[in-house]
Amino acid sequence: MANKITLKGLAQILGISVSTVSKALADSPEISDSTKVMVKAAAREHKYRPNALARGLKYKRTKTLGIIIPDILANFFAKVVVGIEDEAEKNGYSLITCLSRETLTKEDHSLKMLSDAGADAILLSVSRETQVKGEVKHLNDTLHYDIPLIMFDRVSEKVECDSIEIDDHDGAYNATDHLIKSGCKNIVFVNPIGDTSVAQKRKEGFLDALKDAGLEPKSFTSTIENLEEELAQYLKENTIDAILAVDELSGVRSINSAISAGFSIPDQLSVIGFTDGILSQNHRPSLSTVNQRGTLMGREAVKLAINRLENPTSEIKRQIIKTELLLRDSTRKA
Amino acid sequence: MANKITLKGLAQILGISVSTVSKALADSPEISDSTKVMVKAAAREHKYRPNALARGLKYKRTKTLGIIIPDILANFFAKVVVGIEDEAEKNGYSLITCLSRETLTKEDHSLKMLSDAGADAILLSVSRETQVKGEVKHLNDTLHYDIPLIMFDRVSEKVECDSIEIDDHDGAYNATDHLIKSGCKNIVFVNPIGDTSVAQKRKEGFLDALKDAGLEPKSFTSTIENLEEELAQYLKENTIDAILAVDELSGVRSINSAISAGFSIPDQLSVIGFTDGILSQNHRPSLSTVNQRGTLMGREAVKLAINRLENPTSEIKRQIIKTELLLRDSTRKA
DNA sequence: CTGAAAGCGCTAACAG
DNA sequence: CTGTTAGCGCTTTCAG
Repeated sequence: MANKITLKGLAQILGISVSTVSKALADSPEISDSTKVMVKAAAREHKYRPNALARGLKYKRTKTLGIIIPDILANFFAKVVVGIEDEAEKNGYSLITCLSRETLTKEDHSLKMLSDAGADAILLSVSRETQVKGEVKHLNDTLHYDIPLIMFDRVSEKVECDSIEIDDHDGAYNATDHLIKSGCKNIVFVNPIGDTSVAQKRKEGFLDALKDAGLEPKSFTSTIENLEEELAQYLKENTIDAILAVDELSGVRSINSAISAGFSIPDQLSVIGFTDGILSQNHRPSLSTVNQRGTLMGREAVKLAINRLENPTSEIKRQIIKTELLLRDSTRKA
Repeated sequence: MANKITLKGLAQILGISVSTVSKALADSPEISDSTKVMVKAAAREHKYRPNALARGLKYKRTKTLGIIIPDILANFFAKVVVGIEDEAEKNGYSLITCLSRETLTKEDHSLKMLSDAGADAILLSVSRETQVKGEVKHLNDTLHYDIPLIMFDRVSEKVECDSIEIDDHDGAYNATDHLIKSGCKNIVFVNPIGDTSVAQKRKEGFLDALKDAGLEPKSFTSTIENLEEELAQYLKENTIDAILAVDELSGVRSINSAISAGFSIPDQLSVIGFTDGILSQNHRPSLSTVNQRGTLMGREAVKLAINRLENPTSEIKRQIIKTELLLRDSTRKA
């Protein structure tokens, strides 16, 4: 950083004023072609690059989006990041990425840091802890600084900002409905991730589908670590012919668990998971899933952000993406 | 951002000077306790936060690390990010993350953007395209700006900077050796990712182990998309009893391919992959792997960066982490 | 067509 | 103990 040449440096070398250099590089009509050529040549020679900090300070705009992700190891969020990056790049924005690791503290820190660093807008998916505690003060603080917030996937209704999520209720309903139509009668909802908004909506969709079909709801909970073992036990003790798992990992673990409990899949037991990722596709049998459309969601979230920046007073948008049921080998052909 | 209160704003409200406010908030001994209390109360009330851009401009240091990842969807790189984030946070650094998507252009842009934004140091894993083309000019440019560069995992010897990688040669050698000792004689190297430094080193380790054992080397290449189909064909046409796959995904796909070709694993065919991630653990049979230790690598990379920042003239460090062979169900118990 | 000057928000040397 | 001033690098009036 110390070596970096500045406008002042160039001006000194060329024996002209700073403002002339600035204007020449910006191709201002005020400047003669000959000076422009000269200035640009010097800039190239000395590898001049404008200092983004100084620019940001001046413009009060950094062309930067902040993004806060609860867990980058989850394939779904990685996909969202790809979508965000894609759309952001297309619009000339760079990204500052933070990880909340599902904690309120880190989420809070990241939010502050991003607003300190002058992010033009912040995209975030609320951490599990934040959702469980129902805390929203830190989110509203950010809004107070006049920094647009866009929530994706995990959304809090208590915060007045743009958001985008998939239709979790609908997705779960359809998946359950598919299981029922393929002849399953004893379906259990497997949920080791707990109390996120997303998990709750999926559960409700599941319950509604069962109710509409006049079937009895069943639900199984454990930690993700013990899922295979405890679920196998559960499957032996109960009459079950289908599983709706709340995400991808619990989906494949449910498959492994069922197989170890002696089930053949999908003949004796069908499994559907959420979040279509690398695990679902490569597992054997491959996992049927409700596609969460991470990349699309990321792209749309950026569009919401840009729209908000260009249109600060427009009405708040709460966007919902339809899910898509991807049938693979863990479900019977209907 | 418009709403944010500044030192000047606080000073006006309190009817004192900007520098007094600044010093009071910094707990300078020059300032009386009573003013400190007053200033701090006002700062809290108005939710004052210092502007990081202005600070960075002043200090020529932003407490920010830039990081450039070729592919965030690869579990390995996601793990590295976690390690980096962890260690960075511990040391008060924030992260600006960029994705190169395996392209030279994006890598170059990201590098420029990070140096423009005043990143104190940049950690990067070289994109595939960069490695294939052997391009290093953009990397040396960054060094020219006096910004420390730390390369991790995919390292270019042509750039004079700190680096950290695993001992790929050694890891591949040991894995191959393990296969040989467990009785395998016809081992094939499966590599759909092409010409990265990492893939090459793994192949060399593989070849050396075979040479030392007096066995004939075999190698199979295809795109990752066609791997399952083409490899199954290959396995039917050749006598093969073990596979060393260059990464995790090709590892599990090799398993699937072999099973579809009628092999029983590990009895008739053993498989070892690289990069220990979520796929390896959850697949059935689970995949034995050479652990690439992403999180550790991320942490160490940050340490290298901080060390370089505190010690600009110290000798260049090229660190190498030993790998670890994790035996699961895709290999015979030796 | 070119330059001087002010200011973005912050810090720090220097006066008072 | 408090305030004035200059300057980080850049842009942008406003003069010349």
